[in-house]
Amino acid sequence: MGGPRFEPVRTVRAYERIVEQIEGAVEAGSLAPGQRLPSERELMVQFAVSRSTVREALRVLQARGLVRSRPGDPNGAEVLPFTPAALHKSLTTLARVDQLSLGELVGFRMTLDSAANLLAARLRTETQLKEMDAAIAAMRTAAEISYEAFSAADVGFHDAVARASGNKLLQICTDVVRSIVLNLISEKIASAPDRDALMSQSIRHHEEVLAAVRAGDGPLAARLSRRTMYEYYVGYVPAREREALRALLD
Amino acid sequence: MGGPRFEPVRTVRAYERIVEQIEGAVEAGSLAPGQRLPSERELMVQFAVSRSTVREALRVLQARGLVRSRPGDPNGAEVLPFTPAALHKSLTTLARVDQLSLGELVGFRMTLDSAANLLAARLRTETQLKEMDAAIAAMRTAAEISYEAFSAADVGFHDAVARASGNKLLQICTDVVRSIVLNLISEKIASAPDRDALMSQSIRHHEEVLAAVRAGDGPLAARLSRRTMYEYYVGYVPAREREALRALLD
DNA sequence: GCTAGTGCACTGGTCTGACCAGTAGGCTGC
DNA sequence: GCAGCCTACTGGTCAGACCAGTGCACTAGC
Repeated sequence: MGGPRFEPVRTVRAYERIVEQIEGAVEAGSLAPGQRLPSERELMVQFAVSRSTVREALRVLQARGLVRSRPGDPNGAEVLPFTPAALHKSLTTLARVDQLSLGELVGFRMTLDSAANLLAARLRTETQLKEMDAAIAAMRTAAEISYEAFSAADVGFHDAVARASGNKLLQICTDVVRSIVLNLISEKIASAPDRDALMSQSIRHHEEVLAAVRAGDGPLAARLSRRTMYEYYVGYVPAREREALRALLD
Repeated sequence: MGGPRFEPVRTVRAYERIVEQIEGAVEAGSLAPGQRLPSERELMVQFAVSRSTVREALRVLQARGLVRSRPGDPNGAEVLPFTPAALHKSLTTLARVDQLSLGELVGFRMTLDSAANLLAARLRTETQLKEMDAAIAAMRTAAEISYEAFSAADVGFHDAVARASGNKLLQICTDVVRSIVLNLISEKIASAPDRDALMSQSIRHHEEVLAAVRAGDGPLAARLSRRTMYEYYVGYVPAREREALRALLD
């Protein structure tokens, strides 16, 4: 029975093959950030396709954040150092299209931030502690100026903690999710009547978190950071979603 | 003083404007999943551009996972329900290009899975508990067959927990990160000499986690799930990264 | 000799028009 | 009534063209 076993062939579009090749070269490191691709006209010779096909491939690579092209540039497209821009884009789309609720986003942020604090308490260096000190000091002065300045300084603190966690993935994801959350509700907070009280309470909470990180007490830092974030955002989360956030608290 | 204040104009490429318009329509919901876009030739009339421009825009939208086109389809491109495929792609690229270590990935997974268990213990329904029961039963029978079957059943359990957490973002991210981790080391585990012991130990641990979820003890379920994952993967994580994982344990 | 300005050669962005291989659905012949 | 063909579409690809930018070599003026 049975002659040769044939497999279904998947028709692969020409531009996809080009994307694969260039993407592979970037991931393998043979095409390092800062290097230039050949020009589109050169690529169409190398790949033996038309310029439209080359361009469609470049569009895909650009959408993935791997390359950038600039009109008039005598060199070809530039290979970019990886940035989470594509990650950010797809998460933002997810949040909008799939209608992620604020509760889900805040809950996720509490989880990530808490883990970052847990790790940072164990792994932080003296330099990183100084950065966190500086960030809280910046929050204190910024609170006198505007909510926007305060928010920026607050970001600085959380980012310092995330860096100190030593986990790049954690750092990138906290960054992405944070900016989505801030985008969603920054204007609400900015116009909140109890804004000043919220800010000064937040500063006190951050100081407690930092003290726990400095003391090397990871579980405490993690618990305090969750509480800090909960109290800062809970007023903007619909009541029916608050139970899930409270479940994360301790 | 004086004179009108001019703003720098950013040149916007035609295809980007098209992407923005279509993307906006999808995010606003006026273009629902399953609906069809007009054909490329129709779009070039509506947008008053050439077909190349339309196609480049469609390539970007396709790379972002918003639409899909099929040659020969008498309808135009199909608007897709959002899938985390784009998220997956960018995270995979991040892992490869930015050289995320296995330790970072496992640590991240421990964090997410732990949070999912914490929430699931509080929010799970009876139906969801039954799904978890079934998943563990499947793990037990699959362990007799092959590692691949076991791994698939294991995924089923974690996915059931993530669903029960009620946090879609958590669910999607656990899914994405898990598949990256499995991609990295599944063949190592499959050929591990103590594979059978690892599987049966893993089953026992999963049963303990499920018991805690059933009892509604979130913190316990979270702690046990972290430990389960730690013990399952620690053998494959370089020694210098293990400290960070241990810091997550309790 | 050195600098400021001018071309030029090249880039990417866009357009036009064409061909091909698929697909779906209507039409025809049985 | 149904099987099979035909046609009018689709997306994928190609070829060639034009334009507005950019960087660099060259040149004219100091």
